[in-house]
Order: sequence, then C-alpha cells, then structure tokens
Amino acid sequence: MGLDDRKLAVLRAIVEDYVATQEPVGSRALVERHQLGVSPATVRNDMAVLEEEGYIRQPHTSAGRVPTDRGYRLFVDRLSRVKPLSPAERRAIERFLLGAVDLDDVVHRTVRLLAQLTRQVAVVQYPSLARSSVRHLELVPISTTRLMLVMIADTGRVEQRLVEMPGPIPADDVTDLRRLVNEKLVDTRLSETPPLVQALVDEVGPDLRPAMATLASVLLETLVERHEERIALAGTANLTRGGLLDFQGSLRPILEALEEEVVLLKLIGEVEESTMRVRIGDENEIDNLRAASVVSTGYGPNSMIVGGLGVLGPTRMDYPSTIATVRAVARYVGDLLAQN
Amino acid sequence: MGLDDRKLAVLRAIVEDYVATQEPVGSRALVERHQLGVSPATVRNDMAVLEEEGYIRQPHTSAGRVPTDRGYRLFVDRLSRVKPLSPAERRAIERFLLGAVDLDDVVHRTVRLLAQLTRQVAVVQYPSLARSSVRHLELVPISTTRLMLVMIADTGRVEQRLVEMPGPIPADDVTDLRRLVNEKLVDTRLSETPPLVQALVDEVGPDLRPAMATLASVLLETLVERHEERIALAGTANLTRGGLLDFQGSLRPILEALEEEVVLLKLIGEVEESTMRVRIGDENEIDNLRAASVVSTGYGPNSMIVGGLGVLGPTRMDYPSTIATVRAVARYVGDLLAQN
DNA sequence: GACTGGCACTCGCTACAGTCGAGTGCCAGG
DNA sequence: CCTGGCACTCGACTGTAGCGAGTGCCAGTC
Repeated sequence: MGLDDRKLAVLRAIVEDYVATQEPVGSRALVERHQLGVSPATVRNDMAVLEEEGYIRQPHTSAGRVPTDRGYRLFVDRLSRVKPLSPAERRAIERFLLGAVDLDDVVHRTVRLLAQLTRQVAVVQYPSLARSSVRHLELVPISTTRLMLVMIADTGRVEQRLVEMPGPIPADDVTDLRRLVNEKLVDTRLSETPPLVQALVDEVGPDLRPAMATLASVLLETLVERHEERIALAGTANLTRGGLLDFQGSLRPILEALEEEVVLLKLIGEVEESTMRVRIGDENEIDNLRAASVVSTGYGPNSMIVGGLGVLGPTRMDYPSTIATVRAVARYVGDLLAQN
Repeated sequence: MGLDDRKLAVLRAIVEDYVATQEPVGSRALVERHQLGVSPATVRNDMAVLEEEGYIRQPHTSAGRVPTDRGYRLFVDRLSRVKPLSPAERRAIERFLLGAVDLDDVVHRTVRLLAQLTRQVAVVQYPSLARSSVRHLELVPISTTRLMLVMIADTGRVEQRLVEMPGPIPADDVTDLRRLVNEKLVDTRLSETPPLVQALVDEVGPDLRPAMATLASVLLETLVERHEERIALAGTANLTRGGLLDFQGSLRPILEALEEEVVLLKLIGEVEESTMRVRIGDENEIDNLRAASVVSTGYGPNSMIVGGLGVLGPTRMDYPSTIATVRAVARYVGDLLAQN
C-alpha cells in the first residue's frame, strides 16, 4: 500500500492524460508532458506498483497504461483538484435558467443545460412528491360521474388524475369534498398524508362516504404510491462521442437502462444530503451500467433536498469539471426554486 | 420501365430476403428460396434491369443485391401484402392499453407497446391542443399575486401554468375571472380561442382589466402559441439492433434528431387524415434521418384526428408488419379516446 | 425471342508471414 | 533510490495468396 507522493502524481498524470487523449499512456509521454522530475524508467517502476495495487492496467502486454475503476476512484477521492467554472459558464447557466416560466420549464431547461455543459447524458428528477407538501387540491367536474383531481405541491409540481366516481355527484358535494380535503391535507408533506386521508373517509358523513372513499383511494394510489416520480432526460446523443470506444462498444445496455424510470431513479433519486455522489463503473449497482460512471447530487431550495440530478458518461470522463458543473447547476436550480 | 410481373416478383423476393437476413442476396439463393420457376441466370438478367432502373444496387462489385430506397418505395406501394396481426398480438394490445387510468397513462403505454411490438423506436404525440376544445379552466390562488391556471381539454390533456399577476388579487376577483373565462371559452376549439380571449379583455370591467389582460396573455402564449405539443418516445435501445449495420454505422444523427421536439413533430405531427404515411430514407426531409424510415399515422376518436403516432427504424425494416401494427395500435388508441 | 448452362472474371474476406515500433521489465552502475 | 541501457513482447500494419460467392456475358436450346 505504500503509495508515496510521486506514485500518486503518476496516477494523476495517467488519469489526466488518458481522459484527454483516450489512448493508453506510456512512461515516456508521461515524463514529457508532466514535470515529474524523474526518468521514464523510474516512472515505469512506479507504474508497476500501481498496477500491482490495481489502480491501472495494461490493455495488452506492452501497451501503455489505463486507469482502472479503482484508479479513477482514488483520483476522485484524493487527487483531483476542483476546476472552478469559468465566469462565462456561470453566466451561461444563469441566463439559460432565468427565463423559465414554471417548473416544467425549469426542469426541461436544466436537463438540456446539463447535457450541453458536460457533453454527457443528463438526468433530472422532478421535485419528489414525497418531499413536497400539498399546497392545494382542486376538484373539477368533468361529467356527472367524473372528477378531475388536480394537486398542486409547494415545489411547483402539479399532478392530475381522473377520478371515476361510484355514482352521479352533485355540485354541492364537489364543493364539500374540495373543502374537506383541503382543510385536512394542505401544508402536510405528502409522505405523511396516508393516515390523514384514511381519517377523512372515516370522519365524513354517510352521504359523502362513498365519494370520499373513491377519492381517497385515488389520492393514495396515484399521488403517494405509484408513479409519483417524474424524470427528464437529455443528451443521449452524447453517448456516441468517443466513437464506440467507451462503453465497450455497445450502447445497447446503456440505452436500455436509460429507458427504465426505475433505473434512473436509482441513479439520481436516492440522495439524502446535498453531497456529490460519484459512482464509477463497477460501483454501479445496475449491471447495464458497469461500463459507465454517474455523477449526481441532490438539489432543492435553501439546503433542503427535493430531488436529484446528475449526468452519466463513460468511466473515462473528466471528473473534476463534471463534478464542478453538476454542483453548480444544482445550486442554481435550488436558488431558483427558493425564489418561488 | 418495362417491369414485367417476374421482375416485380424478383424485387419483392429481394426485399423480403434482405429484410430477413440483413445480407445482400444473390441470384442462386433467390431461386432456391422462392418459387420463381426460372434459373439463376435469368434472375441475374432481371436483376441487371432492376439495377439499371435504380431499384436495387450492389454494395460492391460482385456481391449480392440490396434494395435502394426507391426499391423499398415500389415494394411498399405495389408489392407488399398486408400481414394481419395475429390474434395474440391483438389481445396483447388490448390488454396492455385497457388498464390505463388517464391520458398520460394512455400515451405512455401506447408508446411502449408500439416500441415493443415493432421492435423499433416509437413516437406518440399527445392529442394536439389545437385540435382540442376547452372543457374547463381552473384558477387556483397560489399566493396573493400568483395564480395557477389549469386547463382541461376534451381530449384529456391537462396543461397548467403559473400566472404572475400585476398586483394582489382578492378571492372574489379570482371567482369572477374563473367564471368569465369559462363562460367564454368552454367548448371552443383552442385554435379558435385567440379572438375570444382578446374580446374578454375588452369586455371586462376596468377593475378586473389588468388581471384579465395578464391572464389573457398567458393563455395565448402558453396554450396556443408555444410549447403546445407534447411527445412521448420509447424504444431507443432498439436502434442498436442490427449491430451498427443499419444507419450506416452511426447512431449519432438519429439520436440527435430524436432529441429535438420540433423534429419529432415534423415526423408524426403533420397528419390530416388517418392514412398511413411511410417515408423511406431519402424521402425524409430531415437530413439526420436520411438513413431511416418512418411509418406514421394519425389517431383520434371516431375518425377524427387529434394527434399522430408512428415508429422510426432502419430503411431495411419489415414494412408490411410494421404498417399493420402501427395502424392497429392507432385504431385501438382512437377507440380508447372515444370512450372517454 | 426468351431462357439456360457454362465460363471467365471481380472482389471482398480470411489466413499467414514479415516488419515496425511503442512500451515494458530488469539489471548493473552511479 | 534513481537512471541509462538492453532485450523482449506484442499489437498494428502491410503485402501476398487462396477461396468463394456472385456477377456478366455468350453460345446454345426450346
């Protein structure tokens, strides 16, 4: 385990060069392009050690070295220096996000921005309903037996769902139902609503009981249990950069994974704090993504976390600037949400 | 242009074999696998004519023949026999779509179903607002100066948009506004609303005038002009079938095109009648899709068209069954919409 | 006149041998 | 502990040769 400073410098140099050139890097090129102050032979010895420890490997005998997932991990944890965003980039972010008119627009713009800045696949989770509070519930009669239930959350999310009532429902009843659900549920977190919803059914008078029961079941089913998370995706075309060398030649598994909402949620939706999360190659739990890396973080207003966002790219990615960009975008989006 | 029956039969055989095997097809294989009743030499002569006319070509001298875009076109127009769906497929469609609870769900299921059945990229346009009528407009106070405008269309579409009012707005005014816009706009087609919206502003009393003006501009901007179309996409992973032979080796342009909503709309959104539309390779106006074919059609309740749907795949696709599937799915979705 | 068998020819594909060079591991010496 | 030197490895590239699928054409047949 004896990795002295120079060996670490060598590893850093290898990662940086490989990321830049996409080609295995040899000892000579290394001393030429970095001021290591030693000869290629010395570097070779260091490389041998690094390889033994599993940080780098040779694609074929007698080619240059390439970082392993473990090598990237060490690089990210201990070796990378943060690359602050250029003022131009900061301005671009601001300008791009500023024009957004509502949540849909914010998410849409964010995901495109992220894809463009990092030149990778970007994923943005809508503010999670579980972490939102009810701001208002609206019931709109569609026909005699149908209502449209519209829920507006404090995070800006709006969800609607058609409710098929057990029987014809007069306008007065709709008014009553609307008042009741709003009284009980407004300002409570969605994750805490189920018992309250249940209570509503129990408390209501017998004439409204069946209607309220139906409403309650739709509320529970749609807004809490199922389908509650939404996700936006952009930049899949970026997967084809690096001409099929990345992702060991096949985009198939990646594209498949990206089609599954569940998978995407796993990627970016499990954030509790606003720390950056970097998963490199093998560290991904999803088999289809073993050839990729994911950089993600949570975002939200005022240091609260309401959702996740991040990017997915080849393990051979520019971690320092990707991390910086993801962090910056998350912060801007959070600020934007705080303003509303 | 003297293409007698046998030459057409040869072309059909070439298309069918090439689609099935993905390999250039030669004269011997052709007579073996189809009952053409002539010798390979004769077929070769026919092939020479077909090539001269531009229906087939040779990838390299002395390889088999491959259909050109023009060849596929002729095949689709005159040679393909419709492949009716199997009862199993019909049942699958029905079962899959039946469980849908609302429009979002219908569209989502449809696009996935289509991708799965055709094993290609599926695109479904939400019912176009321009072709929908207003069923109800709801105004929900969010704060003293903000309203959430929710529009419910007869096609099931629900759109919402945050409205920033010029000043604080009392509850009574909200009620008035709500009543006014509903009175004027309900049951009119969205494409016909602009003059009515303008009239609303002119007619309203001076106290409500500024609020109504703001509301009107948001209505016009969001619901009519911009952003009105929504699109769902699925099955991009299917692009990787056929191992990079399709799409002349690069998915890049295709993926890029699929990211542009405008492009997708052009693909499937310009349908006036419910006829099938097949665009093969070069026939596509979008340069990035010159290597692909698009099969699309309109859908809607009761022979009305409210939106488009379709699939995108390699020019070398099984046109007869793709066309049959797209048509069948469109019909089922239309029926489903008619029921609501 | 249309079809067929035969035949020479084309050309992509594969296998194989040879060369080149980047890069390594190791060793002896400073 | 570092360095220069050296032998070695092995992938990438090149050129050659043989194979075979498939063609175009021609002379012969019905």
